[in-house]
Amino acid sequence: MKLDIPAKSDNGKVQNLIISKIRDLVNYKNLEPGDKLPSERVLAERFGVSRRNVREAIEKLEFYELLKSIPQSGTFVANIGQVALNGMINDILRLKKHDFNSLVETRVLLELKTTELAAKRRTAEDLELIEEALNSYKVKKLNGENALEEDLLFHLAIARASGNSTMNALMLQITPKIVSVFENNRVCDEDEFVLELQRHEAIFEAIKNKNVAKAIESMQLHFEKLIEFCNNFEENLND
Amino acid sequence: MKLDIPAKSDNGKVQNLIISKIRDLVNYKNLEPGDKLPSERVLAERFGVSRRNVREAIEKLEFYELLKSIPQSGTFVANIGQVALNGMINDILRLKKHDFNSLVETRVLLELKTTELAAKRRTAEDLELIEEALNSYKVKKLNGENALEEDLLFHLAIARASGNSTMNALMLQITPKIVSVFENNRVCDEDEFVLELQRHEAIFEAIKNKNVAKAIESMQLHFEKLIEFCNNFEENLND
DNA sequence: TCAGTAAAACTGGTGAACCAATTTTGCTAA
DNA sequence: TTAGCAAAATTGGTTCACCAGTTTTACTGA
Repeated sequence: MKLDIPAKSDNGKVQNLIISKIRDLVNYKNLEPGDKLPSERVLAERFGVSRRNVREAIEKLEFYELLKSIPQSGTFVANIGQVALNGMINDILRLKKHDFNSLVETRVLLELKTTELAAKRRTAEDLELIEEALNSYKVKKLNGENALEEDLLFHLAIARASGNSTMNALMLQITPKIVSVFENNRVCDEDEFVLELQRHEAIFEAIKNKNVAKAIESMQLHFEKLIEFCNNFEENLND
Repeated sequence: MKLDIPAKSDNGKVQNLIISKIRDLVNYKNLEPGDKLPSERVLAERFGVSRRNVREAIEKLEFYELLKSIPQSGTFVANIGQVALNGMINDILRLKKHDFNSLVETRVLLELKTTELAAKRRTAEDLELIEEALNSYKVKKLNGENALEEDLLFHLAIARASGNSTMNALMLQITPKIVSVFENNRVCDEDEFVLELQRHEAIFEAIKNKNVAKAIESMQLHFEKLIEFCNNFEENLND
């Protein structure tokens, strides 16, 4: 079953077109924070698109907190000025698909921080959950099975323990995108699997002992292999 | 016009309920990567909810790349195993609203990195755009006006110049959430506005000269005021 | 028995009609 | 002239039926 089909054809295109038209409207009408946009029906007719497309465009801008829809009332410009709104919409329209290097670079950055914060702030309950995840990982590894998923959950447990809801959320966004690449390019670490195990345990111990420096150091060691893999991966890309 | 009304009432609740039911279904049916979920209509009937709610739940899981909908074919489990999928869905359901401290902490982390990367990688075009943003900021400031929005765009221009599409995207997600707090608690820096201006210029100069260390240092200085403000903000919260 | 194929059933996506709540309008009465 | 208020219009949200492909089914003919 192929899952990498683009799908949704040009839906993204028409949605972005509507977003840019909403931007133009905000500029033309000089809409400020709290001002009301025309109704979805009016926008749909004015832009010559279906109301559903308008709704989807608005929902996307709501995700970035640039607009706010209120049930039986209307859609409003959020608490952000015209200049910033303009610039942000342009940035959003310019956004391109995450490339693998960016993803890994971001993951390393985020995870070194969540590890540091987890070592500082973890509660007893956090620690229990991390240990659980570590044990699942160990069991799989010792059986000689692929423990990629358990590894992922171990890292997410640390992110949770960081006490930073934003980083936790961002980790959830980017990790699955990375995992799927790994699934496709199965990393074989049969020989050095003991080493990997030790590194996981070192991270856990450091967090347990609230040893911040040691936690960061251990996570850094753990990432070295990942970064090495990525460099090889980069070289193998021919497109 | 009040914009902080919860709205959508319990829509989030029913959506999360459906997500948890999809999780249970995947477990019960032992669905693996590439396996097909029942159709939206079937799920809607089985869960006793409308098809739209099912679609929204699926769309949310698609955002995290846990599911993949293919137009006239079906919805499939993405390239991730049952164990990871289970853990990730639980984490997603557990996600809570971003608190202000987490947002700022994350912004500082991300932006120190984008600044570093921008100093390393910025192209001539990137530099031009950053300078443009800086100039807009200067004009506003020198007129004694509030330049919060221009400041935001300056930082986003740096994020763009980092050459890291993921960090750029994440910055777009979190900055507006921070800005709205600042709009509400207007920071007055009338007296030290010259200092602020100098810091912005220092950041720009460092990126221009590809002086990585200086860029990071300048951005750190710039953040000191932000962090100070946040600490005060924290103290002023009484709820 | 089985390959070939055409039709029927099913799929996610889409547009029109409907809903409940809000907002505006315009009449009434003081 | 204006405050009060009810009816009508308008709003975002929701439901339902339909669309254009895909997938399965079932029949045909060798």
